[in-house]
Amino acid sequence: MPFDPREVEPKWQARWREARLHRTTFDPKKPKFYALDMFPYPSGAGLHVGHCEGYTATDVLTRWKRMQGWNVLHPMGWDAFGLPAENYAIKTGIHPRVTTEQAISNFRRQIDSVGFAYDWEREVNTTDPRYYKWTQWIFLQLFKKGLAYESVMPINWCPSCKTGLANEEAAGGRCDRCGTQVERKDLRQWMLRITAYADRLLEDLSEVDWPESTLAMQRNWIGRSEGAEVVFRVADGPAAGAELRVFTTRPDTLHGATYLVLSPEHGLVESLTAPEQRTAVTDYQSAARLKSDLERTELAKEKTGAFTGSHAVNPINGERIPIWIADYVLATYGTGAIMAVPAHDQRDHDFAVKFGLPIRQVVRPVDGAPPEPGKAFTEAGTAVNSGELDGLPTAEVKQRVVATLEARGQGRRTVSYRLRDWIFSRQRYWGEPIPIIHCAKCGAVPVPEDQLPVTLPEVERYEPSGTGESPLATIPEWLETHCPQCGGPGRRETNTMPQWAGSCWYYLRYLDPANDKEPWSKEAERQWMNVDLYVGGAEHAVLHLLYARFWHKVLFDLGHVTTKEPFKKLRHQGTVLAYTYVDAAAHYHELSEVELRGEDAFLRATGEKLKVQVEKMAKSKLNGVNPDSVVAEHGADVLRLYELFMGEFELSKPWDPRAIEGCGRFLRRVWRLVEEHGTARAPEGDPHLRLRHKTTQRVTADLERLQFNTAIAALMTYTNELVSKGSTREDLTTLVKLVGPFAPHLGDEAWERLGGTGFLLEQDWPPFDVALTVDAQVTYAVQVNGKLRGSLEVERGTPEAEVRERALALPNVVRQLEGGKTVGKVIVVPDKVVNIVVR
RNA sequence: GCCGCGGUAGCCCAACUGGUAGAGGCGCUGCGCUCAGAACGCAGAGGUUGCGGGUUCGACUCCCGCCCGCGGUACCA
Repeated sequence: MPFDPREVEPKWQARWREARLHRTTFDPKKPKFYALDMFPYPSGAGLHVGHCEGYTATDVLTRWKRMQGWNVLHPMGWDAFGLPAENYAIKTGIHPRVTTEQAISNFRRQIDSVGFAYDWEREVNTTDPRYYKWTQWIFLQLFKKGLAYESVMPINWCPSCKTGLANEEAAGGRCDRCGTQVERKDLRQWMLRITAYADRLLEDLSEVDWPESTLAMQRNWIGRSEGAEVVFRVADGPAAGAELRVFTTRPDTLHGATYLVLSPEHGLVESLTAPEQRTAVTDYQSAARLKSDLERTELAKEKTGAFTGSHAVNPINGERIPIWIADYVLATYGTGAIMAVPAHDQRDHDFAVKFGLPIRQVVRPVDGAPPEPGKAFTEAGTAVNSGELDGLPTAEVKQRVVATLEARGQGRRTVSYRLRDWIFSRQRYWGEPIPIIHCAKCGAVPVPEDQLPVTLPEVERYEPSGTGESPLATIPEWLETHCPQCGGPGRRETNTMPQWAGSCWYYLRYLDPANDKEPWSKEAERQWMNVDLYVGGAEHAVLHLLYARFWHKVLFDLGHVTTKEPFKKLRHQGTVLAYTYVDAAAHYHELSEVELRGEDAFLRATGEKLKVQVEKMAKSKLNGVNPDSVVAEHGADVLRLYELFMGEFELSKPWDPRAIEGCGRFLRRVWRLVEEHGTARAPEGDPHLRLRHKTTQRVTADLERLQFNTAIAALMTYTNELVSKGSTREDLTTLVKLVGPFAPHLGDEAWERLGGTGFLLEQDWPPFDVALTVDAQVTYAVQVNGKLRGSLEVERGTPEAEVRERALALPNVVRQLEGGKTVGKVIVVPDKVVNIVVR
């Protein structure tokens, strides 16, 4: 009987469910393995094959670990707060809870249809009050530790979403969510003081096993730089005598500072501006305010700026230097002001040239090369034009200048970070309410912990109020309350948390998801933390992973968790790309309209030849692949196998609707071997003994390194051998156990067919004998001057002298030595190569 | 620009610390089975390892310089 996935797969899924096979258990005598997938936002579009790649990988690994006798935790849940459901609610009036629930059921159905072994008894949902009660609780711990504070600041404002955005959500001057041009608006915001943890977030990266690229991105994002703060005193104009602080990484170039630049938003600009410069300065400020970040950065090849009319005194040499404003200086980095050293900073150089400001060289290259025209010399060198410091190397000049400044109280060593505090409030409905009550007398008062959760009230309309407040501000009966501290009238905080909040700690809730007394028990935390393998997309390399690490460290400091880092090992699955078919008019066509002939593709309707490309899956390109259709056509096991066989796990690779056939063929061969067992002619003895052990070793080692594609290839090789040479019972039980984690439905069906009892997951992973994984005979490649001239079959471990002798005696080698050539060195690499050097 | 990753057969991809470039899959060609096809089985073709230099007895692998592709990021003082 052929293998019919449509019948077999639902059968085993039902049996697994009935047996509660995927329920997590914990035996203290066994090692533990906590495998975590980045939980999805349950969108209306459903799962796509890209999600399935990561999920299949962790599923295979956890099935394998269970067979090896480990305690396994492999949960799944929903990052279900978020804009799409809310925007849909604004359009249709349907509560986000309703659409979210629908999307979740669909996701769960899809996940089950692929046969993933999640323990649904630990499912979490960030929008469930029983979950966000604890998200709010963690916020209160941050608040009590002084890490959450309110601040009025110019924030990125999306006029379409009518909400504030963090800088990283407004990248390129456009809203992360809807693409609308971002404006600036002053709003009261809740902030989280992530900068207080900057150094630890940086240092502890050395403890984790993460991709080097992700570590680099986190380091760059934190952007620690050591330098000095230098104090300049304003020399003239309306603000004479005031202090101006600048941050520099090159205090050694202070002698070359020929002017100062403040960002247009700097607090002192107003008072510094001389009357005759007033118009120029305010004009420049308003122009800068209208510019998007994009225009201020990428598009601005030409430097712009305005002179304030005031001067400052350079503390190292008493020189009077002009103070300018320019938008290439950012208000949010350092002190929002710089000392400009045009000879040794390219931006300052460009600016000085444009506005005719003096350029003074104070560092000379060690090799004495003359300055390149139009370019700043930005490297370390030797001091010149720096008074008594002349001739000293950059490193020492830095020390001396800072020491001088410190002695005079005009500066100090300091560290600056690129990382900024985290804007933690959104003017939105569909998010966790921030558990704070505002009281005229007591200020911002935390909601007592025994009153959590602060639940989301029902509302009539989901639109933001448009004034910068969330829809929650329009519900007086929810809004008006009393102050928990003094009992007077109080008003609830109307801001909600950003989507990142729920995902900052979900891996902890999985440990103890039903606990209503505490977010997780100490016992569960000690048993399972930290996460042994975290798998998800590289797009979360910075934000989510940095925010979650930050919360984790705060929880560590408060004694709620026992590990410094949450995720010990991290891996990213590669993007799944797909073929697109484009006609001469640049229209995309979906695969069903296309006929494939060899390498070429033709439009069925007209016969037109189409351009075949590989692109990221997108609706507009009609190249999305839905796992439902793959399961319907090929079955879940084939989908799973192909997800991992496509190519190296961490690289992007194209989904090829034809190549998947090969995985189907492979599984059918495995099934046929099992089905014909007993009826087909059995081989004599155990001819595949060595190959069986080699294959087991190979698959085991490849799983350890997440090299699924090569593990599957090894299984194919073994299967091909069994098909052509016949198989023993031992061959088949081993094969089925090795294939089981990849194709669990076929695995269990085959296991049952072979007369096995219980589920494959309850069987032991096959052992291997290293002695049997090496061949007794080895073949030497025999080279003369690096060119292959013959081969030599000998017993493994044959003494070098004998190998050399026999190699030199090979007829083909002897011929190479004719004509009076002499043999020089002879290199023998044990069991591999003999290279004879001849002159 | 900078950081990270990649470039091996028509395509997707293997190749352990430098040791005979090929495991697997797709596609292609031929053969068997078949009335025929599908399915299945058997066999086969296909290469300047992106380019140029270097180190070495020996380089896909190490070093230097380029080219191309993907991802990230950027007046960060």
